[in-house]
Amino acid sequence: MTTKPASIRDVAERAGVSPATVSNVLGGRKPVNAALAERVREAARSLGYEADRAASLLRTGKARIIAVLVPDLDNPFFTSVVSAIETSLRDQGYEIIVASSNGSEATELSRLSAMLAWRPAGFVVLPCSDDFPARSRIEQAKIPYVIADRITRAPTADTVSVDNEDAGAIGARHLIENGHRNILVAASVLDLGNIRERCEGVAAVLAQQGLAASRIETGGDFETASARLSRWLDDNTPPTAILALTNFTTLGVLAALAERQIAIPQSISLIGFDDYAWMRARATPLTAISQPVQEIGEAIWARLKARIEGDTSPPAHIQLKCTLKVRASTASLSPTDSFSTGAV
Amino acid sequence: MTTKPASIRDVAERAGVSPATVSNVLGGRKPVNAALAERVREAARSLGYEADRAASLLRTGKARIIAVLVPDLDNPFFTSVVSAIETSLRDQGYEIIVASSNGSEATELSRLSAMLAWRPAGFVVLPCSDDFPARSRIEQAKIPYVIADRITRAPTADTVSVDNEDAGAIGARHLIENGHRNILVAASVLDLGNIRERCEGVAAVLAQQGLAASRIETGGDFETASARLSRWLDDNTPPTAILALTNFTTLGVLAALAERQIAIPQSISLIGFDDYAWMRARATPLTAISQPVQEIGEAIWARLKARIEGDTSPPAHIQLKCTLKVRASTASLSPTDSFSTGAV
DNA sequence: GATTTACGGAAAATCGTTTTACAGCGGTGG
DNA sequence: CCACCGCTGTAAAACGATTTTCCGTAAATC
Repeated sequence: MTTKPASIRDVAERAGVSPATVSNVLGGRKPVNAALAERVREAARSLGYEADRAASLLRTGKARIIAVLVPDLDNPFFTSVVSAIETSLRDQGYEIIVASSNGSEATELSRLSAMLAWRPAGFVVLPCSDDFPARSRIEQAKIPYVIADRITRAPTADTVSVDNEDAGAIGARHLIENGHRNILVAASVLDLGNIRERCEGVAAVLAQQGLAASRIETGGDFETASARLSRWLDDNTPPTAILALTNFTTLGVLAALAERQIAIPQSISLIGFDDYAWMRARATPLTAISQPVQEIGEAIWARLKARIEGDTSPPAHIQLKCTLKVRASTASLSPTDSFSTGAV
Repeated sequence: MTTKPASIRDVAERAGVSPATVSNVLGGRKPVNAALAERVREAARSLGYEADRAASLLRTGKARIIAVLVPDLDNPFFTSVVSAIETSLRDQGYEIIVASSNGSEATELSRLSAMLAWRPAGFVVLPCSDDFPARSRIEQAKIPYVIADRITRAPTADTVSVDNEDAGAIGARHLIENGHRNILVAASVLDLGNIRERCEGVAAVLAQQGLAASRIETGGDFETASARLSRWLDDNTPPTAILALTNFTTLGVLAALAERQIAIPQSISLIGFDDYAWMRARATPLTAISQPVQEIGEAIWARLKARIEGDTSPPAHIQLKCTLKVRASTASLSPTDSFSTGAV
């Protein structure tokens, strides 16, 4: 009944060779006579043999595992990055172990330590803060790792991120071109470097026109974002356009505007961040700054794979461009320069 | 410089005991003299010792790993279940390995086999089809597993799912109470048992009133859902209410109605499935059938944990109730019986 | 006080794979 | 004709923890 899974010995016996030969055939590290190899493969197939990862790991000291640590598994941006990595790895014999730091540096460190005990071949971290104090831990483990999303430049590690300044800039430019002068930037949390960079991108474009944007810090989650924006709208003269710098912030803005029955884009234009199906499934589809999630995943894996295979070139800092998806939530204010009208 | 991590021997040597004793102290399977134990613990601490999971796994044959296989890592329902499981496991010394079958039975089998090679302590599968042909593979591995979401009753395994009939019924009941008689059920794919059950729940409630619902199969993804619904609306007299049975279907319905400028709920009422922030961040917040994601994750882990610890009771089939979140997207049609009005 | 039991700890076997060191063998060049 | 080389494949060591077996001492029983 309970037959334990076939071991390399069973395969060897059935093929009439030694375990070492089986390993060589299946691992492909040493040449083996073609006929013999075929016999081995046939035996392995018929026994349903799969190498025990534990034993393999113990011997080689390197697990065919990629550890991925993200700040939040309920944020679709992070899960979509995980998904993109997963599809990149799929056929390469690696598994993904995943954990969430829940936005806390302490759990970030503890989860990272726990995952490190598996001696993964590589590590991907989307840090929950710019400091990323857990870095030293991973550094001393001498494991290839990639920092993504949050830290654009690290002295000792490869990084993959988005060109955040440009992301802010393309949003700002679109609004300027449509005649907006009174713009509110809805940032989530200014402690984060990527958010600050997005702000700076906006500010730089506006400065060229001698303008400055108002700015509000909405906090991380959707409810407080909505509440804070509501309060802000009570206290200030409303802008003609809002630029949200985060997917949750986008939701917060939408909720606040809906609550106050402010029409988009008739009263206020809106640019959202990230690009999800729900942004399109609306009476007024959202203009959005779209992060290239798939490419981010691929870039992470490309870099990690190179390091795993021994690349020792200096740390690379990959920056990918966001693109603006122009839809109906941004309207043109001044008819003069409106050869491109936002509302289609 | 590159000091390899401390092994159990190093700890043993420093504490002046045998490796076996170290194992007993740290693993706590055999009693050890208190003073000795403290010395061992102190040695372990000062060396920063963490047991090599590989060696441990090889010897015990059981990894402190939970494998989770879902149909799609880009669907927020599945990722939220993964997230719920992850938070349940966090402090129990387990890691999660996760993979997506991408809705294909073939990759489901291959990913499952690959993950099985790690000899995880437990397995969680959200099958991509009712057949779930990969089941035999996991069955013969003799590893505790839980099937979730798709298969409500399996002869040999624990299952965790939602009471899908009830989910459909509460939606239908709400519409009936609000005077709707001409209801369109937007199902994703009728091959799936859970979707069929939701349909049956709706049908049962309507049958009590001598009614029957129209039904449309929208397909899995948002774009085709939208297109098919558009076509359906061309060919049929529009219903007064639509009940979407899936989160992507909800998006498809919204897109189709938006495209045709059909007002919600003035022209058509809508009940969505699952409950996400974007459903609330609208001018007309969506009435929705909410699945208890957190509870699903907890139930999965509770069952799996029990099995891992040796529970041999007959397979349990846990069903959790969905709840209806009444918001503004469902309007009351007949003023007569409208003590509960949908629009608040 | 003698014998049995209990118990704490050490030595050694074990898990299944990879890798190193080496043996056998045929071919080639000196 | 011999020495050497390259090529295949095997035997055996190694990886690091857990677990079984075993031994010596202390406690318990009569």
